[in-house]
Amino acid sequence: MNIREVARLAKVSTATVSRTINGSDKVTRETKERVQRAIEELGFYPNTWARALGSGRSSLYGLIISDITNPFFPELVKSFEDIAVENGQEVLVANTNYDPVRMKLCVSRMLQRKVDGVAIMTSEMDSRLISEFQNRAIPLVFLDTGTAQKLTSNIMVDYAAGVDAAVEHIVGLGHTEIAFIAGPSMLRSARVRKEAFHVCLARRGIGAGWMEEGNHQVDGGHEAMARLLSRKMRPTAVLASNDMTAIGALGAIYERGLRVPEDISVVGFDDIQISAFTQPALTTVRLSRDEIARVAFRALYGARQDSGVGTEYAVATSLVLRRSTGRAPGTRAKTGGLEAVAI
Amino acid sequence: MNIREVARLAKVSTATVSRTINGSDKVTRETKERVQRAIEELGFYPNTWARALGSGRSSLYGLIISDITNPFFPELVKSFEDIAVENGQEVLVANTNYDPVRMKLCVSRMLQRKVDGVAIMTSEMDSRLISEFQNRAIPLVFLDTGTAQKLTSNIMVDYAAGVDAAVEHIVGLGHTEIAFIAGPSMLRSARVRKEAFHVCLARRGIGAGWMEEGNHQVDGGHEAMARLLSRKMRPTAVLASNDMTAIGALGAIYERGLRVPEDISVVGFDDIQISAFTQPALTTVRLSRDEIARVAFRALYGARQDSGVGTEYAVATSLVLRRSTGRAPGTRAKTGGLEAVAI
DNA sequence: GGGCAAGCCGTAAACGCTTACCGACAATGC
DNA sequence: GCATTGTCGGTAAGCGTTTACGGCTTGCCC
Repeated sequence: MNIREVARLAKVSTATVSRTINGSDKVTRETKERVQRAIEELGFYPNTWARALGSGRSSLYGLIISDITNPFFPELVKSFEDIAVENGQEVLVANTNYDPVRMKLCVSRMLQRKVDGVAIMTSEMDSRLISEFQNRAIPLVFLDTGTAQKLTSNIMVDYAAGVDAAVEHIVGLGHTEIAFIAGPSMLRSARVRKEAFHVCLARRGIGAGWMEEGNHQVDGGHEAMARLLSRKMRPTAVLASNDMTAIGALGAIYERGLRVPEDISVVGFDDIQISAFTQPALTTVRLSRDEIARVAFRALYGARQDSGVGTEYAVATSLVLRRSTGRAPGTRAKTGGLEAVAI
Repeated sequence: MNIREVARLAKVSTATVSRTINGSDKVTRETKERVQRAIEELGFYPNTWARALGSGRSSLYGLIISDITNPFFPELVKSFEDIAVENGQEVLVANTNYDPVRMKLCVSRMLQRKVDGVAIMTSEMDSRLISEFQNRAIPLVFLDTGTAQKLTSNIMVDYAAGVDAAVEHIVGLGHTEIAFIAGPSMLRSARVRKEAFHVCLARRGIGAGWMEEGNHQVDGGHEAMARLLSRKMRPTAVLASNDMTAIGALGAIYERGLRVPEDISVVGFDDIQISAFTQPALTTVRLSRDEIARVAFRALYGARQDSGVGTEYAVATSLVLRRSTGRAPGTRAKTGGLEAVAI
């Protein structure tokens, strides 16, 4: 089953079939319809490989992520797939598992499949690998870890604003003993969040704050929170570098026999799906994966036309108020003051 | 950059380069090495589309799932990708979103990309769509919803054994008032679990049990549990059709001011990652997505050689004991009896 | 009515690889 | 020494599209 059979049935040349498939305007309406009928009658699907060979475009976009089982990513992948398919493109997903060897493998997979562009949404990638793409003039888009240049764009998430909103909220509830559970310091986004936390406290004249480092996983959050609770003094509010960490912290708090938010308030970051269903539902800073995916795809898909100038994109964050934050123990709400309202 | 340049540099023909790449044994070691050097020197990656055109094999396998944001799937996708890449194959993931229109789109995407096989891991699919694959002799593998025949295999999960293990565990803890929160009855796997529950209770001479229907999501589990708790009598143990439902049930129980497992024991099904981190950690029936993925891939990858006889595969389940189950209120452990032990 | 432009469509040459077939050569047997 | 066999590697014909180029109609104008 190929374009020739369609051509024969429709009594046209293969070129005309190709043109109708590709929506060229150089074909009469009638001819087009005749071809369409033939296509449907035969149940013909054009062979994408041959199309790719002939046209030089694979209509395939690579999406390199760290680990699909990390709840941050599924939504991102889905949105990316959605918008790609809407535009008649296909997606190749590859997990690096945070492993440099596998990263190399991911790059080679992309190269072999001749993708038209790659979204790199994982921790830092070796610049030698990156240049493999750049040498072949393949458009790239990074999340946080890149710099805009010819054919490569970068998406900057406004982590600072998110952290600031969270701190504002917590401080507004009367908290002054505020801790932060950071992510692995090798991650740029984790470092940015941690630094933003320091800046926010300093700006409000609150001490340096308490700090522990987790691993952006539940267990790391659990252990970090346990360390925090074993100190002489304990914080009345905890910000976590991501939601997984916050979930781990919740567990550690319960194990100590304390309550959230009565004894300790907890704020997460990311707004992964499960955060709405923890006990209590987690107040967190939402980072729209949908928006990231859409911006990323647009950046890649548009790269060819736009003469390939890379752009710096910005993605905002927003505070989502749920049940894990409340007034600091021993304080009373100022009348007329702002209260946390669950959504 | 193509195979011809490599051939020129290595002073051989394109055929020899191709043979080296494909590991043919019709090339001397020396020649092979010469070609390898040329490939590395040029940083050459063979064009997979051209390979596919020439050989008739795309080295691409389709994986149709319901929704990657459903925590059941990421692990499945990852394992499938892992084993595919190990074997030099690539994966195309497509979400149906439980939407018939999108299902059709998924099928057409697979057809256009000329996949070498498709794993269909979603709710029932229209037989007209399925025959699109069968007409083209594309191997298929289903999860629960198929029947083995030429070129199509089926993976049967032993849900009944899983449910039985869970009931055995619960009954062993002295429970007699046991409820079941079912999944959507349009899902075969949900129906099987529900029926297995009935059979298990009947076999042990315990009444019909209580039943509510959820939607396999957290909110459905929450509502179903709330309905259960608003009855005159309440169960002392609840089995949920999947972990998401169980998590929703946990929330509803807490909102009533009850404790798990002191007042009510809860058992999930699937063992999704987050189940280990709920409060308390969820006792559940593990369904190894890794095993499903590996079996599915093997079934597809082997289909061509094995003259394409479809096979019926079986996947076992196993009970994972955590903290959400305990003795029925008002009963005492029999000395020497089995106790739930957290893992 | 002849010339011309525009619109449609067909011809055929890529695209980069695989592979059937064949030839060259060396090793072997007689 | 010659025929035979086997091994290695080259030649070239696909695979199913796209697309540059060119040819045929048609309509229009002078």
